[in-house]
Amino acid sequence: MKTTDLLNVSDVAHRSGFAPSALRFYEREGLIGATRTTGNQRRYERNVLRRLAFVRAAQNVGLSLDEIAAALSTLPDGRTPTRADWTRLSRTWRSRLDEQIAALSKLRDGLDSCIGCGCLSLKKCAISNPGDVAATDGPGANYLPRRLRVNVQRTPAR
Amino acid sequence: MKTTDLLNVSDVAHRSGFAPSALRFYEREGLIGATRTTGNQRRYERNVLRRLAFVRAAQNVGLSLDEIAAALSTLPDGRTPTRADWTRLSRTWRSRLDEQIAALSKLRDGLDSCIGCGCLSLKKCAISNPGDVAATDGPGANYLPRRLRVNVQRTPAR
DNA sequence: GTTATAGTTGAAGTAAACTTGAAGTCAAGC
DNA sequence: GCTTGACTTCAAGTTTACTTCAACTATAAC
Repeated sequence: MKTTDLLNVSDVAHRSGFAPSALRFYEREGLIGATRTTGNQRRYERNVLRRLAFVRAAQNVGLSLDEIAAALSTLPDGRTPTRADWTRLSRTWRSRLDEQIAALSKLRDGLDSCIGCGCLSLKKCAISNPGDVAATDGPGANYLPRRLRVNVQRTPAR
Repeated sequence: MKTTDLLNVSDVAHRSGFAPSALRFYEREGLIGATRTTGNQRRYERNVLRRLAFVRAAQNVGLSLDEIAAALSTLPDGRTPTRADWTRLSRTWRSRLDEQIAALSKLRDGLDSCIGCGCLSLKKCAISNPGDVAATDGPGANYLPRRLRVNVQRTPAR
């Protein structure tokens, strides 16, 4: 239990690509934890980097922070998560990704035929109405990531 | 120019799958237009359905409303858009979709190797760091749709 | 010891894409 | 001709995922 290899905020920010404000936000939301120095500054354990890698990865797969938090909460409390723990969490993404890819491919194929016909019919067009992929609104394929997050500090708003 | 086949709000809502509030919002944003009755109620031309189909389709491809509005504004003012007009608008989506699919496939392939290794390394993992697809932040592949919109009235918040 | 740099908090702001509510008006069927 | 349901406006609220600000406080280097 070396105290020496704890990371401070800017270390973690630089190495994870998340802004310090995002790290604080994630801590408030329970996605990551931190210990404090006597002067109340955050110090992070090394494995926070792995957690953050998971966060970014999960965002790329289209999970919301709530879902990510739920997934992370299934990690063991006492010990540092093992490779197997992470693998278990990641495994569910596979089907999610498959569904997303299928949905987009369907859209693209539909587009190819639509470009031929120019229809954009509300009822028939696969693009405007990717029915069988998305119309089932039970747990299924009705998600796609908002935007592929880049592993780079976001440019600040305005 | 029959006045008889104008559609009212609830017709358009049902046939397009957009909520009336969304239709009003889109009108404010300039995506669609409407004439008014003497009593100030909206009446929509039939081709609004096609515009709305375009909106939904474009959302599925990941365009923001601003982008969609810009695209729609290139349609001819005077005449009803032809098939060729719509085709022209749709054509740009193809590459966009290709990029999205490529990005997700990369993610999935990375996941396959990550599940083998359990790494989730910030530097190396293709999932948490889908570098070459997304790291270029010029005009390129840094977008994915938020969520595959379903052609169904959304369940209201809370 | 001092100073520059880095870190702390809580509240408020941002952006997109809509929805909700209140308070009132229109249209259609009986 | 009146009631009922549909429609109107405008302002404000919602959600997600953060960022920004102001006013302080720590830490590290010298």
